Amino acid sequence: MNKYDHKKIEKKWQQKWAEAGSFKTADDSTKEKQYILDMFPYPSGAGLHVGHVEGYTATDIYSRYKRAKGYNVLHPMGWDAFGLPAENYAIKTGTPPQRTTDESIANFKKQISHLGLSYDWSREFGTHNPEYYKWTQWLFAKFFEKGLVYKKKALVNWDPVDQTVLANEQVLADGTAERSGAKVEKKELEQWFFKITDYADELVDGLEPLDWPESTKINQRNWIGRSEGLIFTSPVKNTALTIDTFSAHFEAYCADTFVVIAPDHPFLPTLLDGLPDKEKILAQAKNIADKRSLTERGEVQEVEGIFTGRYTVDPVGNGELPIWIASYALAEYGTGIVKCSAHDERDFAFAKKYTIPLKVVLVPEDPAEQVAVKSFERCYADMKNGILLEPPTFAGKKAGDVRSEIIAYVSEREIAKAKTTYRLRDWLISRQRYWGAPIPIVYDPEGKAHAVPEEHLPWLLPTDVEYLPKGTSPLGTSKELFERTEKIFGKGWKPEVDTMDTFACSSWYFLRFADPHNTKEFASKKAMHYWLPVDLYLGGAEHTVLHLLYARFFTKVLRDMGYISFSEPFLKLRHQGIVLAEDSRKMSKRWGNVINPDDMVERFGADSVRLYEMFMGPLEAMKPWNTNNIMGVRRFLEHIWALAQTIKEDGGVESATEALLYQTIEKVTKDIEALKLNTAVSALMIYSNHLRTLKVVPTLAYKPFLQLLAPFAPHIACELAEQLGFTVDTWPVFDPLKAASSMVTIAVQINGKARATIKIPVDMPEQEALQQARSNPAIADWLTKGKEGKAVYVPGRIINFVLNT
RNA sequence: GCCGGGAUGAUGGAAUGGUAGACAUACAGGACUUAAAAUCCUGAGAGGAAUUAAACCCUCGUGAGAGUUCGAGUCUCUCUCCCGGCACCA
Repeated sequence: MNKYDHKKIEKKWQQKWAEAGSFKTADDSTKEKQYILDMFPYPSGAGLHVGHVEGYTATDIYSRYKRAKGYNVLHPMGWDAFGLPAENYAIKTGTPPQRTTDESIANFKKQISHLGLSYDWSREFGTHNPEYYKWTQWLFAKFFEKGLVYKKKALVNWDPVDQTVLANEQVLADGTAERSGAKVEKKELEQWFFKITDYADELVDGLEPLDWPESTKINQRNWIGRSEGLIFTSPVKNTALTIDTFSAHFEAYCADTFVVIAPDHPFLPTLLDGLPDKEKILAQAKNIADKRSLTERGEVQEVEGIFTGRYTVDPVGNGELPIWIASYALAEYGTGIVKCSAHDERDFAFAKKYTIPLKVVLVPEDPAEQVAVKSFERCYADMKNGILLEPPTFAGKKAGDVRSEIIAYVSEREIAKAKTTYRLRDWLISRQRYWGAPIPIVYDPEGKAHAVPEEHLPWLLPTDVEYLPKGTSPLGTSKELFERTEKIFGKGWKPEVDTMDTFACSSWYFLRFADPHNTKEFASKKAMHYWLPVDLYLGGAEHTVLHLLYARFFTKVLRDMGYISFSEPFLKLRHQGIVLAEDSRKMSKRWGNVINPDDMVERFGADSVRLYEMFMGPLEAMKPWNTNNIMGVRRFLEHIWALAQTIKEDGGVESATEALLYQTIEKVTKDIEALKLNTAVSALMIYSNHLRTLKVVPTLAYKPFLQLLAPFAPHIACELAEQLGFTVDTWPVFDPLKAASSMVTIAVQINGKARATIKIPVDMPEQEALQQARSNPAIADWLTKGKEGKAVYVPGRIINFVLNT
């Protein structure tokens, strides 16, 4: 009897798969396809993390399962290779990022190959390959032609550590940079933007039908922050000016008694024109704005303000309203100017502080509670349940019930216009860094921007640069780049020296996998039509906004340009949870608690590591690593190995085994479809435990089991199948007739408490079943303790007698 | 503050409104062994009563409290705590 030697058989099968090209995908459009994709990794120097292994194993199981079911499966892998760690390493050591990146990729690939993952490596690429970023640049140029890329001077997020600007999406809630952890500063710079706001509505509406985690959809909706409200336009007294104010909670508009404007509002100087105190007020406004930008984003700030000296004439008939500068008004949201009232917490606090008069037009339903509101003791801002007092048309009605009627009412009377605003800003993509795709723009001697024409793409990243960041792009130090530009375009032409945000590169890679070697197009329409959209997309939840939003934006733009015919790139999305260390903390070099997948594969084998990571718990849950527990799945595999050595030639399969086998087929199939892989492994264990109790294990009971096991532990399954003379590349067919056993054990309850079990035929008629239950000694005993009332019989499940006492 | 998600043995976790704790780990006892490891078998939510002992038996038990139901870990309401996201967004 031979022993289970994971090293030998895993090496053997990995070689076999590689040599046979077993997972190479054919564009066989006669077959139904499945496109199963992992979020491609950044190839960091630290190598593969057990968290990567979890996600990759899950999609691998899904892919192998779909192949066994007869689908044509596309399951590729590539590298999100541009990015700061390689560049920072270059600054420290002088090693070119190109070299570091390629070394890391080789290491990742080696680690992945040891796990027996069924990727089609013939489609591999990295976003740093010129053959790839040529098309990233080509797409940029197309966007530029369509006016979807533009350059503007803007107040942007500046990371003082990484010395580059960042997108809003890359700044955390506490005002620190997502990557470097540095406190982000505001700087006014001229930068390139993608016009993602053009698609704001569709990015919200398109979420609805997607099979995505609800929390991810909500995060995206919140980020886009669509809100419907009213714009009120009103003249400024003693001037020729008018101001627009935006209000999303306008139901109590009759209560407005003042107006606030953001301290950094560009309109402010104009508004103050002609006032004697203009300069003094502007200086104070600047003071307020500066103080605000210094405050931590997380901390609550004391409101501050100053009266401008101006009044608006309220279009609604609230008279003349004083205009104040207030620290809590944001220039970049809505119109940056707000009509204020007693029915907003911030307005209320502000008015109290500066003793601005207030007016109440909204009260709680409960008269007892109205007193405090009417006497301005507390702010009442419930725009849903509050009762309106004004205007007369809506007096006495619940504000929430008449919201749309108010919109109609004020629109008809031309008091205000309905308007939708968004929190989403355009996507800032310029980076003053080296290791990214160069922005394919050149400037003529007049300074006008032109896209680099297609024949000069890829617009290569120069190598003669100083990596050290000094607040301007390292590309500015490249002699080659400037010479190249003048040589091609003429004297006086200058290159753009910023590179693109790496998120631009990862916003379309899933399209490239459909046709990765195409030199004429970013991917052929035919290949994209067959393979896309992605059927299953798996990756970490940290990308709920950034990557997933950008990829959706690219997809919609390319659809509008006619390259693709679908609107959403990822039909089904799942997140894998974070794998914590054994001490339930995050894995970190600092804590010395990092689990290296290589060590685990070496000790226990790839099949055990794969099974264990699936068995840990639900895919999406955050869960701690426990090396002890791998022994459990390792033992399971050894049992399977031992069983195979004792298989006897086919006799029949007795009915209990057959029923359990078919129940297992059903359970494992459904669980894989739902990605409930922890319970699928458990079902396999239950079946294997059963086989171990048998004196004789017939091939008929063992072969389908190996087929079920194969996606999870492919090496051992292939090896045993080969030894026994069959293959595991098909999926067993579920037969409900064979899964059903004729007898069933059901619980008998008295008043909902289980008191006994009885074994009866599944289809036993109610009266007979009840009779049999009553004759059970324990139940009979209980039934003497009270008068039997109602009896509930759920066939195959339960009997419940209710006693009347 | 707002929006999500969660709380089940010593641990990871399982459970279409129907016998809570599947499966696994750790633990304890036993077998094998000179011994240990490995392996195999058995036990086990907490408590109680009873017994030579075990089983059977009884009470309680899924963060806390109420409710709906013949029956609630699961549904509804209130609360506590934990995790994630957003946060002067008018």
